[in-house]
Amino acid sequence: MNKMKVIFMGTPEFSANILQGLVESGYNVVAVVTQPDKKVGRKQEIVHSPVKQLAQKLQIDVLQPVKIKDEYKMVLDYKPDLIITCAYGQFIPNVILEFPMHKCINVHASLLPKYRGGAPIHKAIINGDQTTGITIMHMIAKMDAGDILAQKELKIDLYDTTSTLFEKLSHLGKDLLLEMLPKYLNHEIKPIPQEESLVTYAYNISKEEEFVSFHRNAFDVYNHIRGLILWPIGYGSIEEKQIKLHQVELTSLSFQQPCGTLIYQDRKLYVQCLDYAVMLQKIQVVGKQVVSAMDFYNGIGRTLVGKQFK
RNA sequence: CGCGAGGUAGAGCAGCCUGGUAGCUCGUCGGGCUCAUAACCCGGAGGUCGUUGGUUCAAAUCCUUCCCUCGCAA
Repeated sequence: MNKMKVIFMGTPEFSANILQGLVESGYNVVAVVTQPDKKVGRKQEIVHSPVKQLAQKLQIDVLQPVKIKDEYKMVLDYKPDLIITCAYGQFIPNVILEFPMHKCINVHASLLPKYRGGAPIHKAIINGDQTTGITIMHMIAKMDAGDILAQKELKIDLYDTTSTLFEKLSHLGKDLLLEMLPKYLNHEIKPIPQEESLVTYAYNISKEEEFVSFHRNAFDVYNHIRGLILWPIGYGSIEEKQIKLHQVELTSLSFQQPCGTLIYQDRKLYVQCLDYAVMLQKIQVVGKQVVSAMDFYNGIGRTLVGKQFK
């Protein structure tokens, strides 16, 4: 069994955790496929994906096709018996999907058929869902549409952010994968087709979705902001300034002020929403450092009290 | 050379355009008020204005070198 050749395909931190689990459990990962190195940041430094870094540490071969659609041969040369993917970042051609004896399975961070696509964790929080989870399914040519092999639910806590949920789900994904793999390889799992009528999508967060409007109920605002924590961080706009919202809190306070008004009271800063106000904790004027609400107030914040976020 | 913002007391900022005694809020220290306080009042300490060179009678302010931070884009 351990001789079975596994290829892992993934890119971000989330998938690196899964890879780590596979290797620790003794699976024979013969190669890792990840996105090409990119020039990143203002200095255009070349950065390796988290999966590549881990693979190098574990001394596993790394493949970085620019377009796997055209460069599939380098993958097939390893003659994989099973391919496991998780947030790889490219569409994988059928010629690869159909090659392994045990097919190609994917770890996805939502309860499919809900939230197919690249930002299922963000969307679950932004939409105020109370639960999400991990789905492991077959890969087919259509995005996240394969038959379901295993699924596990996870409660979303009121204080969860995309950051904390990433952490929890990556552990859950790893555990579920390791739990189901032996059964899967023994053909003890019956794939269940996804209910097409329940399909929803969670596409990657767009620039427009990063803008946080306070002209909604506080809970929606709160969900929106915590759903973008870790990355990309939502922003509000007041007096021509963009303010990144790194951390806010729900309150049961409501001020007699228009929506979006910045309020200072008892050494705390609030923004009035439709029903209640949210309290600012950590924010960042674009171009500046991340600061506490009080630091912000001590600087330019005081000049903005009474003004309104758009 | 991808685009842009910024580096001024321990913290966050203003001042720079239109050179001429270093300013604001918080913190800190001391004193006062108070049953009490993170509240309020009075007072003090703390800055070679990121670095290099230049212009000038005079540079935080204008020009220049380098370093660092941050936002966008990827």
